[in-house]
Amino acid sequence: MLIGELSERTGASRRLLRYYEEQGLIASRRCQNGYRDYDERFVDRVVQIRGLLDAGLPTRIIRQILPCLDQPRTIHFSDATPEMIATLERERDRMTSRIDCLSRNRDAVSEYLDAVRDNRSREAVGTEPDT
Amino acid sequence: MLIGELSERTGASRRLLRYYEEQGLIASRRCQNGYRDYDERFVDRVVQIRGLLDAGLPTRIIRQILPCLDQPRTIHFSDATPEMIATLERERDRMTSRIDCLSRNRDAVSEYLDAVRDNRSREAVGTEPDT
DNA sequence: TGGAAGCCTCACACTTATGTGAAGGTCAAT
DNA sequence: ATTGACCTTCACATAAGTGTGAGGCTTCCA
Repeated sequence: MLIGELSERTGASRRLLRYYEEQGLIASRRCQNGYRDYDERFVDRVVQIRGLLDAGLPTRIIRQILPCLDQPRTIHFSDATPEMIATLERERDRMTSRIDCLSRNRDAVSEYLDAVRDNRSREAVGTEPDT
Repeated sequence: MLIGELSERTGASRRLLRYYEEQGLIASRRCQNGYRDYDERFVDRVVQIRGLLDAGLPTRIIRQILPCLDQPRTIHFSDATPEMIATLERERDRMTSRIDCLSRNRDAVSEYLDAVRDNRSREAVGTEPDT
């Protein structure tokens, strides 16, 4: 599959796909004419990369954890150096606190929206003045 | 409280606090000599801002949702224009999907770590060769 | 009175993740 | 053969979040 198709199927711009390659997040073979040639598995891979980026992880961390998240769950124990494991544990914890923080704030936003909605319906029956 | 103290208590550099002010995320009174003067509530506020930033929200969104998340939960219904509510709902949904994505990936990392740990203990009793 | 420590503004610099455009090759169809 | 839709590399641009340093206040303490 050429870069245009990968782009369409993942929603990442061509530019961005070349950037991910430059960052070592994905790889491509080259056709005789120099065109990049990707295989199927990169569709999921790119989607995952974008999810992680959107979740706030920088490419250098993604590059590290990506091998562990490969589709045909082949565990590469060879990569599992103590430093690697430490990095992963640290990153897992960071992800957890990020999740907690996001959840708290999302809940706060939700509560606000609920309160506004309540206020609206009270106003609708003309019961209370607002702030 | 002067900027130095706020910096120490929040872990954000002075530079960053000035930047947040420039971005409209926090505000300060000024002393006669021009020094910034913050009150207590900004400690929590800054911590919250950093949490949201770390969670991937850009300052322009944080600026919008911050008033809704104020400590003494004063609901400012006056701010609740339809566009504002729409933005908040959109942002709440984005936060939810970010949480889901982060959770999935964190779980994948956890699974990998568990697998490595299992492999380690099997190795310890000399049962299996590795990949 | 002098120095250290804290503050101010301004400004240049860097990284990360992106967009955009130029100059040019390839390929398929007309 | 030319057009249009691909692809290539290179390079400049931008926003966000930071660092760092210059040049210059203030405040306090010895």
